[in-house]
Amino acid sequence: MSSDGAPARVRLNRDRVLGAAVELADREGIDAVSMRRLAERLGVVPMALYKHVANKEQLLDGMIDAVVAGIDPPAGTGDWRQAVRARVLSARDNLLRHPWAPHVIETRTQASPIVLAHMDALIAAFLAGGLSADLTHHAMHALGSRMWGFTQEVFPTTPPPDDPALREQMFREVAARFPHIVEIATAGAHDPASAVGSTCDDQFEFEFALDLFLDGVERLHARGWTSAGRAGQSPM
Amino acid sequence: MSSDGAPARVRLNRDRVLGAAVELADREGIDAVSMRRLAERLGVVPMALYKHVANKEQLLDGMIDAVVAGIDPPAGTGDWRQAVRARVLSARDNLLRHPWAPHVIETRTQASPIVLAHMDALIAAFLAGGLSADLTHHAMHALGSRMWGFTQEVFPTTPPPDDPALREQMFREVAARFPHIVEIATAGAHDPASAVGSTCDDQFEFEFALDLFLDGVERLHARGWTSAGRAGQSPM
DNA sequence: ACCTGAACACCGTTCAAGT
DNA sequence: ACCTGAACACCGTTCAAGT
Repeated sequence: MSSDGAPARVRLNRDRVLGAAVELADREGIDAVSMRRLAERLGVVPMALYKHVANKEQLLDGMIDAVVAGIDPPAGTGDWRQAVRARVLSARDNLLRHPWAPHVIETRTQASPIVLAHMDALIAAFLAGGLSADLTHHAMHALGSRMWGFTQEVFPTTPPPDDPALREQMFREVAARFPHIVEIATAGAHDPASAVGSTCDDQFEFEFALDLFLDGVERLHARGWTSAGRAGQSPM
Repeated sequence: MSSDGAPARVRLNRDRVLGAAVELADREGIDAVSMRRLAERLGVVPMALYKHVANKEQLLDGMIDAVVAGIDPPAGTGDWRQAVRARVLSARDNLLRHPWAPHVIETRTQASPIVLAHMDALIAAFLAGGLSADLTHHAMHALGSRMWGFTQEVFPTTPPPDDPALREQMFREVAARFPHIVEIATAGAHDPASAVGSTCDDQFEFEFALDLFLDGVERLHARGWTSAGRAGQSPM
């Protein structure tokens, strides 16, 4: 501790910078992560950060590395399907603690070694199950961002108004204009008007989509599917 | 034309603002679309834009509306699967002309009426095919951002170096460290070293994933699948 | 009704200087 | 080797004023 009562100045390093950035994003959102605010949080002048990260893009790269490094799937059972499933769900567990991460992952232009290692391990699980490199290649593309444990949520996230009368009126307007949206949004709900936009179990939807994918790949594998001469045709 | 040779000042309106914004994004990328640069492009002072869009977020909303409004699927054949397929591929045709659009769509927090109308029409296609509201609900979640015609590309887009010797060396390093990535990336290629990262046919990958999805949904529908009491289980 | 000008509170990043 | 201070070229947006 310095004699003037200021907080002790631990020497800055890359991990401390990245750790503080992740914490700041978790607490205040990704927009709060500016070089200037991060520096302030670390009790340092903005330019001090540039000794440890080349620029802001590299800061974001490092934040993703810090999150991806935390993916720690349980040991495999020898079944490729379970191995892939476990790895993807482990990625998801990780991401759920960092709501800003999906958006940042999507804006990365370079894959870091840590990111490549996660992809390599996932691919290895397919290949170890006897799937061809060809099928695995296309399966990875089809898996898309789900390999990181997230999916783009497509339904509007507008929270319904608090006032029940107003909510009822809004519901009627939406139902008149977009009847099919309301029909599927309220499927199985007791109170349709209050169910709109609040009825979805994210974890269920994620696993539904993941298993739909795994079922499809498993079937193609069993049939000895090949991409040769199939451009533009159904994979069936 | 004004007498001093300056370009004629057509009266600004919302459509002209949005049109110029889309054109600017198409030509110079989304980062070039700032209120200030857009105003300059329109021969107007930045604050003039605020009469036609409330703020930058609303400008981006309007740009997406302009793109989504252009989705124009061919008339249906009565088959739900073909109807959904045609609509999604039409969305894709549209988006391919606006590379900035996926990122902007992902950052929208409110769905506009135009966006809701596209979703409503897509849902209507499932329901018209006799699929339950329950299955259609989860299918829409699983479809995710593919309903807009794009998928998150997961492979690194780093272009290989021009120098063949350097390229060969880089290939060997990556192959040693991430052997499985290289194995699937070069599946079926004649020259593995030059094929890395350049061998993927985006349109094929998109349709592969779309058809995998459609096959899966079709099968669940045929079996009378229901979500009741199935949380956490495979949809099979 | 529509556009302007000046100002405010922010950004990321450079450069040359300090210790 | 690491941190600082001042400056530059940008942002989105406010407010009060012009026509």
